[in-house]
Amino acid sequence: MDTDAELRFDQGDATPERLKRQIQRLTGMTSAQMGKVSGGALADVGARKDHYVVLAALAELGPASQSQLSDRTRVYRSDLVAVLNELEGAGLIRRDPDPADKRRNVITITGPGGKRLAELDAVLEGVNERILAPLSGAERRELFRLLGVVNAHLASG
Amino acid sequence: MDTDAELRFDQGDATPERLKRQIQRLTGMTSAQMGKVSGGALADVGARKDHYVVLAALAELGPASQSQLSDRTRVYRSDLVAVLNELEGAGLIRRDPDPADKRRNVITITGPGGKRLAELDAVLEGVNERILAPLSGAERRELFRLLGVVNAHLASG
DNA sequence: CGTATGTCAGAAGTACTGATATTG
DNA sequence: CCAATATCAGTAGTTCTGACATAC
Repeated sequence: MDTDAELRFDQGDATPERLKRQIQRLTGMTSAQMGKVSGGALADVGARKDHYVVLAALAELGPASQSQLSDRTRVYRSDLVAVLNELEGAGLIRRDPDPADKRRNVITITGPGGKRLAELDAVLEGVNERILAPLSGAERRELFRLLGVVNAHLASG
Repeated sequence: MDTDAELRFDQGDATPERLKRQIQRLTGMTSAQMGKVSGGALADVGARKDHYVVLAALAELGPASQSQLSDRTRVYRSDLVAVLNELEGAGLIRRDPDPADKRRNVITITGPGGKRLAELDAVLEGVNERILAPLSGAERRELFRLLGVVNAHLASG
């Protein structure tokens, strides 16, 4: 089938070399693939990334206002509202008015929220392991370190 | 200003620890920042990522059908149409019907397209350098290698 | 006939901006 | 009066799916 075109066009399933030399593209492709794996694993148990992130922030750093939660999770305040609605509907968090400042809500993780977080932690731990499977322990640490350096560098300037 | 809440809520500008331990999140955040830098740099000269990717694929791998270009660049066939319309309108590529297969177009980079590619190459080279500034040559190579391994692993499985 | 190609329309999820009412 | 908070509405760009006419 279409032998002419094959001969004229194909030079293997090559990817242009210069694209491979760009850290943005390599990181972007890898990130997209990781995102599908972890997003899919979370979807399998009926969760999304923001749910996990919010629960983790509450469990580790304690109750917070929505504005503070937004800062800690990098989820926009406007988008947080829907996430909290869902978590609240499932009984995983409580949203109480702050008596000390009536503009604010105090968001608290509940008992079921803690159990849910543990469940999602296990799921994501498995994902992490699957993603990093081909790397040794030393290589994993080095990958974290290098990405951390670049990340901090970009975040600061 | 809201001293009560400060005392009750704040434990520093901390990020939850477990989020830092997940390769998906670190890679995702880093990728997003890289994407803003490179996307912004391209926007400054009136281009977008897909424009560059398509021109690069054409220059390195020669003329191709749209379907082949899609495979090479990982831009969906449906989305390629608009990209090619823009590039064609700017005179950077030609879109000729393939005499050997009337379903296909033969996409070819033009002279001005080659000049434009060189320009974008220079822009992205600068971006690459800015992103990787805090890393030594050996570290850069190692980052590429590690991401490449993970990327290949995820792409195949 | 079934399949590939280019094209169009649109869904779905993400990232982000702006406005607004309430409160400090 | 100015600033912060939670909320809602809506924009923009990306990724992806489905349908369709034409040609193989």
